[in-house]
Formats: sequence, structure tokens, C-alpha cells
Amino acid sequence: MAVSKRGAEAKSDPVHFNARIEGIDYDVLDDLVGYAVRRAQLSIYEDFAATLAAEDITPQRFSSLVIIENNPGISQTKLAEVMGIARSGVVSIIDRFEKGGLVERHASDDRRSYSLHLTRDGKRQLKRYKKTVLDHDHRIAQALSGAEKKLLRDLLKKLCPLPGA
Amino acid sequence: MAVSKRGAEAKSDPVHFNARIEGIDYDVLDDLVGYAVRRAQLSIYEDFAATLAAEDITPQRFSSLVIIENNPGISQTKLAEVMGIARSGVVSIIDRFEKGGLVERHASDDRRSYSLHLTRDGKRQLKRYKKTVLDHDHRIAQALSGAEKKLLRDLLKKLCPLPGA
DNA sequence: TATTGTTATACTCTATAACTATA
DNA sequence: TATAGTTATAGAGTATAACAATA
Repeated sequence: MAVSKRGAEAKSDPVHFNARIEGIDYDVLDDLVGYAVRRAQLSIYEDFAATLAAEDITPQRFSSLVIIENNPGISQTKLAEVMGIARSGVVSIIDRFEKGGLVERHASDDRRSYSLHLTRDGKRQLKRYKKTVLDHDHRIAQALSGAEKKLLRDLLKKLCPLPGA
Repeated sequence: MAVSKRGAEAKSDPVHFNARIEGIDYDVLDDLVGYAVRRAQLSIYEDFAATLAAEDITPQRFSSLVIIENNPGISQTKLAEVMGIARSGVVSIIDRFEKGGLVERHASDDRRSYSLHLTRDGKRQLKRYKKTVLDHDHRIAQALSGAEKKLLRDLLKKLCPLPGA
């Protein structure tokens, strides 16, 4: 069944998500919008991870960089709100970026908070990441036409509660 | 800004994901199919968790129960394959179900493996969970017509690589 | 009093690798 | 030799709560 390993050591099977396994009855899962989204998300995440395995980046970190680039001077608390994570989580993300020389914490008017900015190197790197992520995004959606992609994005948007709702 | 707490202790802000924050420029994230899916997934997960907070269930565990119910006698390794997680992860999931009296490990022909089955109580509980999950699923997709939901599911399906691809 | 960033801590999820018993 | 289940362990990720500096 499985391909033989070269050495004598028995290793664990590589973990991989298959949205549909032959012969399995998924019952109600096939009718749930939520499960369809989850299923797609797992597939997409796997391709993202494989595509950017060499880089020290994740969907989370990529999003953070994009948000900082396009909202320069944003505070850590605001970034936490945008990402939907705790403030303490942003600390480690920014620490990592700062160590990597991608992001800088600048002083701001309110001396309690930092003003986040991409460094020149951060901008350069993000440009590269963007190219790779766009490639990845085109690949995972290659079965869809441009119109279908737009339609899909619009339908998905309707699943997210509006700010005032 | 924030609502005052009653006591004197300063607590952390509750973490919550808002798909779109006023005044934030999401740049390329708005064009990515992958980010649209992720965004929806976070919103949906939050509603799922809130809806089933009282029950000891997660999307992962719910899916496992459904798969076991509709594929009685399935092995742990097969279940791991279906869920896209490591075999070791299934052990703890089934341990928990077994402790809760929802699932039983039966002996199978191949004495290395177990044959998983829902108990009577497991079936009863799952019936309840299904009702709640369906409510939740209708709620998160309430902005979509039946036809739109079907369309969305079909489009999402196209994002998942086919078994042979 | 409230807020920002920070730290300490804990909990969940998950993967990897090694072990055992079977095949 | 290979596979099923198990265990031990480690690494992410994330939340909560408390603290110092500042508002």
C-alpha cells in the first residue's frame, strides 16, 4: 500500500487532507455550508504551507504584513482587532518581524502605544511574498473562471456578519 | 470606549473576529480567494463555538461522530485519513468519546485494529448535535438563498483537489 | 479609571517518532 | 517487513490575567 521507506526506521505517515475519500459517506456534512468552507480552508492551507515552506511565513503573518503595509502607523491593539486575536499574540508576531528586520516599532503621539511600519527590507520581502501567494491563490482557484472567483468571494462575504449586525 | 467592568480588576478584552474593520485597507487580501475563505471560516467557527459552548463538541469532533455513524466499523487509521489528521490525534478523540459513552471500540477481523461504532447514547447525542449544528448553519448562511447556498458549496468544492489529481 | 504593550501561564491542537502486537 | 493503535514529547497557536507606564 504505502511506499517503502529506504532505511530500517518505520516513520509515521505524512499527514494530508483529502476533501473526499472514496467509499466514505459524509452524510449531513455534504449539506453544511460550514463544512464546505472548512474543507476548502484545509485544502487551501495545505497548499499555502507547501508553497511557502521555505519562507518563514504563514497566512496569519502574511496578512499582518499586508495590513501594516497598507495601514502604516497602526498600533498593535488595532492590529489585534483586525486579525481577531489577543493583543498578547500580536507581541510575538511583531517580535518575530522585528528580529527579522521586516517591521519597526516607532514611537507615536500616545506614548503608551507603538506605531508599526514596514522597513525597506520588509517592503521588499512582502513584494516577494505577494507574488508567491498570488501564484498559490491562482493555483487553488484554477478550476474557477474570473467571474466565478468574484462570485465566490461575494457569496463568502455574505457569511461574515456586518460590523453593525 | 469599552464598557466598564464591575469589579476593580482589569480583565483582558474578549477576542472576537470582525471580518471587516472600519477604516482599514485590506489591499490584496480582498482579492484573494484564500483570504475570503479564511475570513468566512473564522466567522463561522466563532458562531459554532458560541452555539455549542455548553456541549463538549467542536467541528472536528462533530465531524468524527458523523463519519462514524455513517461508516460504522471504520478503523481509527481510516478515520484519521478522512479527517486529515495524524493517527495519534484520533486516539485522544476516541478516548474522549469512549469516556463519554458515545463511541465504542469493537474488535475486528484484523486483530490489530478496532472497529468504531456509536453507542445508543452516542446516536441520541449526535441527533441533538445535528439539530443544533443545522440551526447554526442556517443562521450563518441566512443571507443566502437555497440556490445560492448550493452554488457556494459547488464553487468551494472546486477548490479542493480531486482524489486523482 | 482606562488603555497599551508586555509577561507569565496554561490549554488545545497537532505532528513526529518510537514502541507493541499483530499481519 | 508492514500496519494499527498507542505513547511520549515537542512545537505551534492562542487565551487569560496581571503588571508598569501612560492617558
